[in-house]
Amino acid sequence: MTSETAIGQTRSGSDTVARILAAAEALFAEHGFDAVSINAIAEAASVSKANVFHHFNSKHALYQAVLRNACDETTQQLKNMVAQSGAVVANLGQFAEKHLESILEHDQFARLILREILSDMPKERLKIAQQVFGENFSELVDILRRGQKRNEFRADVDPALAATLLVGANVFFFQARNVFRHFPEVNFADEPSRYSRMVVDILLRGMLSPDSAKKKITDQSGESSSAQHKE
Amino acid sequence: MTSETAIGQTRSGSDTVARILAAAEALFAEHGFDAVSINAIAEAASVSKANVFHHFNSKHALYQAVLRNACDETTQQLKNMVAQSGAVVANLGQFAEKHLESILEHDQFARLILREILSDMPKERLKIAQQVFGENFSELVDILRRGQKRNEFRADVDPALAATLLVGANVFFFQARNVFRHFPEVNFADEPSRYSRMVVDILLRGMLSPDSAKKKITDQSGESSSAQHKE
DNA sequence: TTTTCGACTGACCGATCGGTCAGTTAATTA
DNA sequence: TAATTAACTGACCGATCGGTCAGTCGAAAA
Repeated sequence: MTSETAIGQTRSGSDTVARILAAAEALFAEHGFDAVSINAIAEAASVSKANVFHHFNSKHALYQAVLRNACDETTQQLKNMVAQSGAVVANLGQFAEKHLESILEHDQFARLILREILSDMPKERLKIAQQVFGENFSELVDILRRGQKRNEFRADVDPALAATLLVGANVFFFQARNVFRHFPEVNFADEPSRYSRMVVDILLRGMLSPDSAKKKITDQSGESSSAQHKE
Repeated sequence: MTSETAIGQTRSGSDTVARILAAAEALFAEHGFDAVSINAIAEAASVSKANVFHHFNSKHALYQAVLRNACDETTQQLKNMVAQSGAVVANLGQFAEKHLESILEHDQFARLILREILSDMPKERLKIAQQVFGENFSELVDILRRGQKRNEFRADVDPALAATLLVGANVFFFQARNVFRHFPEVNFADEPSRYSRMVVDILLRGMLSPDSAKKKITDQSGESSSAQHKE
């Protein structure tokens, strides 16, 4: 009856768990934890409800697995995002654009985390948000601090504040996108890279030290850094 | 004394509807629509569940009433927020600080709206978010445009972008506050007014026209900010 | 007084929730 | 081959969900 048909990996090496996780991530991100039933997840993953409970002890366990799985995915991808050398001002523009791209690409995950933050985050769940945010936030702060030590940025600017501004601009863009699309004043709702460039432009002008302010800002002027392997 | 109104005050004070709305707003904001049962709302408002359905046709009707009620409240308060005269650069700092204060004060409402935005917002519900956001957003864009026409701000800066940056900075501060509190890099998580000042400082430096940039920025301490050290 | 009416309640309904369980199937191990 | 084991399922459970309903109560209208 229920033979494995074409794909022979029905039993032992099954992708069932992955299918459940994918379905759960999509549904949790779209509707939130409480609005999604195990039945809906099971149907979306084409398995029985009991099978979901066979692989995950409870709904909360499944939710946490979804969070952790998505975190690992994006965290790993984030590592490759930060270039390590070259002028900081150029890095900043790259980082901002990549960061926004990453959010838009993993919109399900982003929605998931933002929902998590909106909740009261009773205990352990806060750690996940901390980890996810902290990961790239610290990275970004490091970039900015490096820029300060090179005297590219004003010394009286709090690097954490600048990082907050940049990350916040991207997150807010992602969140308010659908609303912005109906605002006549906004014309960048569907041009994330242009938005990113404009944001970095304003931020850099506000942060550049008088020394480096004279030099042209020249963002995205091609890969000028070539291959450098210093640290 | 107990004059009749259009609403029709009755039965032992009759703040029932208000109590239901208040309880529902708090619970919806904290846990989201689907995670809150009518029973929980009824208990929190000290009425019977059937009575909730007597005043509101359905759970969704109650939710929409909560949204509309909270919107009206904050919208009205927002009117008084915008000063109409004086230099725009000073207005901007005031607006930013008041805006952030407003968000933090009505945190339940803010959470409610942000949750709404995170949802797929099927149809009519999007209008609410549009209205709420659009209200102060357009106001802010106007301020910035005025500043451009006065040649206080650079002409090549999109006012809508600058407004997005400022509002986004405040919203993100509100959202990420609990996470930021555990970041060693961040030391402004509990100082919203200082945060606001720093944000406006960077933004202004990035937006000021060369003309007005020469003049000292002269933080807008003119009006009221003198004994602002609490909290 | 009697009637009317809206605020209000407890009991109840069908549906669905998260979760369990006994049992089937197919591959692995002894 | 026999036994074991993990993947998997349909049927089921108690609890709770959103929502209904018959009816109580108090004040205003008649």
